[in-house]
Amino acid sequence: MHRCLLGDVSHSRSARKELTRQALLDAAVRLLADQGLSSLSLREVTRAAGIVPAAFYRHFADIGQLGVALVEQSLGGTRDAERMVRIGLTGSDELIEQSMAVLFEEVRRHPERHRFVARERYGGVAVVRRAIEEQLRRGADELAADLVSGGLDAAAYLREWPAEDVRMATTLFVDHMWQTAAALLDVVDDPRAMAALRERATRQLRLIVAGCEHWRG
Amino acid sequence: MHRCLLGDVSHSRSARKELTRQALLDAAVRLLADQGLSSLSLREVTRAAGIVPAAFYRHFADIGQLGVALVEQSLGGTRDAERMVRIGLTGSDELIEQSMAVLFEEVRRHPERHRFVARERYGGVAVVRRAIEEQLRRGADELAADLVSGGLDAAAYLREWPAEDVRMATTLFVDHMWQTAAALLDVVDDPRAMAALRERATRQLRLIVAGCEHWRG
DNA sequence: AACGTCGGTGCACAGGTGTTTACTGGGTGA
DNA sequence: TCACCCAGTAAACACCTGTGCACCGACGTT
Repeated sequence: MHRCLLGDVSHSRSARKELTRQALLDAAVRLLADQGLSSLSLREVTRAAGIVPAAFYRHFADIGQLGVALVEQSLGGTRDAERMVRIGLTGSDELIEQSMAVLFEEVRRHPERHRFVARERYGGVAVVRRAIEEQLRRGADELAADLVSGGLDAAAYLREWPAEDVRMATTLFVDHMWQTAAALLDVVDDPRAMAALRERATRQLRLIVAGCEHWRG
Repeated sequence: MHRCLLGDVSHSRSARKELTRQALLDAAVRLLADQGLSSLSLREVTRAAGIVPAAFYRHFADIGQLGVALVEQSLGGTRDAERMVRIGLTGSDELIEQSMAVLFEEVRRHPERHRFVARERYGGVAVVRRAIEEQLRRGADELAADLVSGGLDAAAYLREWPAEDVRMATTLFVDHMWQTAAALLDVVDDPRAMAALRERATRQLRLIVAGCEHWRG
């Protein structure tokens, strides 16, 4: 007998499958609020998702694959949002301010997802670690591309940098953004600490940009 | 019957206890090479250390406490080494070069320990996360103190900065060092990738320092 | 209307887990 | 020398784990 996850509304089979797949992801991210992926048990997830353990295998080969799906869902969205906010910017202070705003908003909306990413970036599951590193690399590459060929006047000088130096700088920028996200999670329920962190992180990004402006290869 | 961990050499009781305590820490760090602390089982550790599960409680209340001890052993040593190398330095390039040298040497000597720290910094065990954050905070504070009141001429301008700004900068510096250590672990057996990472990280630190030199509060 | 597909079920298995309990026997201080 | 201490032992406890298997029944196709 099939369990009804969202009432008795009749769905196509593939839609129902997608529904329980998402239920698994949601349940997992909820449970991962206070434990690492490598200690998350398959039974625990299926229990929270409202299905039987063996049914897990209809969606993922193992917990690691579920982790990879979670990474794509979590970082893909934020990466896109960061990219969107960059179009039309002209000043570097604006870039910093807006990027930080998107980051804080994303963490506010999905704290569990970002907690998961922070945990697993150097966590125990190799395949998940790789997936995260890949997403961050793409983030740094996109930033580099936007800065060099985009309309951000204040970054025009980057066009004369060697590509490797640009990547060096954008990697530092993106890494620091994610480190900030990770630190943010520990103070997410203390508005004053959040404001202080945002202020400090913003200044740190300005410091990095100031370094770029006075960089001699 | 007491198991002999290092032959039949007779030791005082407290010395023997210290010996098996260290055996537990060593076994744990070895097992943590490819898993997170939260999925490390007490039985696994005691098996690898050559004692019976119940004897674990003679040394630690639970796996979390063992983790805290591991943090102190791992980060304490590196923090001291970083501090030592700083005495007598005068130039900021020298500071960067020497700090990076110590970092790479420490990671080379104890890759497992640093892998553990990287994993658990945002890992699933709250008490261990706190212990790591505390060590990093002390590292940034010590760097700030050494720069402001030490003999590093190139950093003399920092004496006129507000204390909060100095901490902002040293936190960025220290955070980036540890992020580098974490990244280093993924390429520790590829000399060319190691050299590339070291080059990039050094340039990133120079970029940060350049930012400091042109900082307007 | 008949039939194959396949997401979900229920049950079983062998093995691992943390923790408690009563114990042993060698180092140690009186 | 003798009695205490206490690190380490052995066995048992109840519980949780991943995975295999046969099965069911609604959906979708022909």
